[in-house]
Amino acid sequence: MAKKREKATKTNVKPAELELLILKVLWQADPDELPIPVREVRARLGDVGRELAHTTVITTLNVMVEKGFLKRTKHKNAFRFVHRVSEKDVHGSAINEVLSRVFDGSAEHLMLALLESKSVDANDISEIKKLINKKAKELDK
Amino acid sequence: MAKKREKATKTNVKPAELELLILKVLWQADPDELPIPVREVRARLGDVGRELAHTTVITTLNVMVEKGFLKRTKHKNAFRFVHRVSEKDVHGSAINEVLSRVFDGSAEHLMLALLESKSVDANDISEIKKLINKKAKELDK
DNA sequence: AAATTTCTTCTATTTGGCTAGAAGATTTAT
DNA sequence: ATAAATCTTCTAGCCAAATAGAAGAAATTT
Repeated sequence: MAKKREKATKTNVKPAELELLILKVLWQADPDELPIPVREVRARLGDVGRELAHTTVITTLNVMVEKGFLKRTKHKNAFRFVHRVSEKDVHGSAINEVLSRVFDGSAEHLMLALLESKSVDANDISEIKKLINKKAKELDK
Repeated sequence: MAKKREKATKTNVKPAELELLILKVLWQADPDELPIPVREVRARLGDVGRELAHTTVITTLNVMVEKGFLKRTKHKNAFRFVHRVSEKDVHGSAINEVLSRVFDGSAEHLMLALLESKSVDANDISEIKKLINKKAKELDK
């Protein structure tokens, strides 16, 4: 029997700024429903402060297809777009990128910076503590 | 008596790729010595795989002065450059940037991604554990 | 002092990302 | 069936980053 494989996690998924916003919109869409139309993508970008021309959105969506971030399918007359990379892929790529690029691979230095960040409060710290203890336990056994 | 102030940490210091490499070179220089000459900066960039024309280095150094990342002083005939932003500034900016841009401000999600990174091993985890426990203790008292 | 080396400033090219209009096709509404 | 709305593709402009050459000024060497 073939070994059960995890879905491969893509490293090196580095969407540009607008592309990332678009991915965030598409990740939210219910995978059991029809993909949302481009108008809808545009509307949701508007909701987060990016008011763009319709063609701008289409252009970017097509670029993202070329880059392998999305796939495109026709519904009736129009194309719709669905993500092909997961949030996890992007998170992983982003962390590895900043880790090697800025922190020269030192997870400890990255942690220090995180712990000192103004935007991390006592509550975050205690949550992080739980995470790390859990992870340490997993590795232990 | 005036309150003793920490040196202000600059947020929002986002050097481009080459600029970051240059900062790394300059951070290494001994602050008690004369700043290293541009030739030297260029040579050290070469050491880390960036073989650039001399003018390219100068151009970039000047851009960095305009951006406030460096200051420039004349020694004999030539200019030399010294960093004006610290490693800590850049680390902090980088972490805050990726935190808000990619992880929507969630330090927990960032941590999860870090803990799953291939480039973080058991040893890193135990170091991180120490850091977080220390930090938690500090906040507690 | 003439030639060479060293530095600086300016200009220019290339690439990637963001933006959006024009033009043409197709569908829908009147 | 004509007009209006909707979608797509192509083209294009602008900006930042990276790169480096040309030309001129200043110092050094022979």
